[in-house]
Amino acid sequence: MRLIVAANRLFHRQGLERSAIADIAREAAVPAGNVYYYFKTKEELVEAVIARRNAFIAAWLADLETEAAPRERLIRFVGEFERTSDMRARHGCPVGGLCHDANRLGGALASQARGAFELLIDWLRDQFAALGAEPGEARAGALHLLACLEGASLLAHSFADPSVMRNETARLKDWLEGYG
Amino acid sequence: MRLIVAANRLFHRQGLERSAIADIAREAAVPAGNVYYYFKTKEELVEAVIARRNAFIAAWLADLETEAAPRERLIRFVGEFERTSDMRARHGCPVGGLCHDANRLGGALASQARGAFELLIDWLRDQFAALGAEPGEARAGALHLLACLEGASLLAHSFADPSVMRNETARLKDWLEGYG
DNA sequence: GTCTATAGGCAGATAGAC
DNA sequence: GTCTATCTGCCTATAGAC
Repeated sequence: MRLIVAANRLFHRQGLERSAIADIAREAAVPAGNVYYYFKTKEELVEAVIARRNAFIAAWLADLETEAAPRERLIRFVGEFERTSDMRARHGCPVGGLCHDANRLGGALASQARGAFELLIDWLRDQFAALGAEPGEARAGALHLLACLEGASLLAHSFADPSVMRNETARLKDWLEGYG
Repeated sequence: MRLIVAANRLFHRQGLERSAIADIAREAAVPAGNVYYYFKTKEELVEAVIARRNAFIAAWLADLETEAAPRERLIRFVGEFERTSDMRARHGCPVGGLCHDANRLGGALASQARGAFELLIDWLRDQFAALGAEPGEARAGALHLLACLEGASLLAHSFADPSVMRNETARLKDWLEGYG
C-alpha cells in the first residue's frame, strides 16, 4: 500500500503528530480525502504502519538467524545500526522515535509500538543465553545493548553527528568480541 | 515564574506539541490569554523553559564537583538517574524527551535543547579525563555513559518499568568502579 | 497589568458528486 | 472506487474592556 509507505517515511522524519493526513496523501500522490476510504481514522493508519514495521523487524531477525554463531549474529545486529548511522543522525531511530511519540499518545498505539522493542529484546536475550549467560543476565545484556543503541541514536540525532553512533557501535562490538 | 514551572511540567509529561497554551495557563492558574503578556510566542515560552532547565543542570553539575574524587562524582551522577527511575518510567527523561521534540521542530529550539546534552557530556568528559582517560576516550566514555542512561530511560518509559532503569544504573556503577 | 472574547488558521473527518 | 468541497473542533495569537 503506497499510503503506508508514505506514512512510514513521514512518521520517521516528522513524527506522528506533525505528519498531517494531507501531507501523507500528497507524499503518496493520492487525494487527501481518499485516505479515509482505506483507513477509518488516522490512528488506524498509524497501526498499519507499526504492524508493517514490526513485520519487517521480525523478518530481519529471522534472517540474522542464518548466521550460525550467536556472537556473530549480535555483531551483525550492531553492524546494522552502524550502517544506518547517517540516517540516524538525520532523523533519529525509527523505532525509538515512534515509541517516544506513541508513549505520549498512550493507549493501544503505545503498546503496539513497544512491540518492536519486545521483538528485539527477546531475540537479543536468546542470543546472550546461547552465549552462556544466565537467564537474568541474558535479559540484562539485551536491555543494555538496546539501550546503548537507542541512546546513541538520540545523541547522534541531537548533534546531527553520525560519528556518535559509530563510536558506540564500535564500543559494543568490542564488548561482544570479549563476551562470555 | 509560575508559568515556566507549569510549562516545564507539562512539556515533560505531554511533550511540546501536545501542551497547549491553554493547558499551561490552567496548570499555572492564570487566564489563557494572559500568557501572551509575558511571552510573545509559544516558542519564547519554550526557550524560557529550556534556559531554566539548563541552568538547573549546570548548578547540579557544579554541586557534584563538591565530591572530591571523579569516580565518586560519576557514581553520584548515575545515582541521580537511579533515584529518578520511577519518574523516568512514567514520563521518560525530561532532557531526552525535550531534545527529541525540539529536534523535530528544528531551528533555534533544537540547538538550545541540545545544550543540555552538551553540558552533561562536557562535564562527564572532564571526569573521565581526571580518571586518566585519553582525550578521545574521555569523550567516548562520556557519550557512552549518557547514551546508556538515555536509552534506558526510553526503554523504561516504553515498558512503564522502572526496573529497566535500575538495571542499567547498576551496570554502569559496576563499570565505573572498575574503570581506569 | 489582568482578564474575556474572538479572530484566523490548520488538521481530522465526512458528505456526496462522479 | 475515486475525488472535491466542506464541516467541526482545536490551537496560537490578538483586540480591547476593565
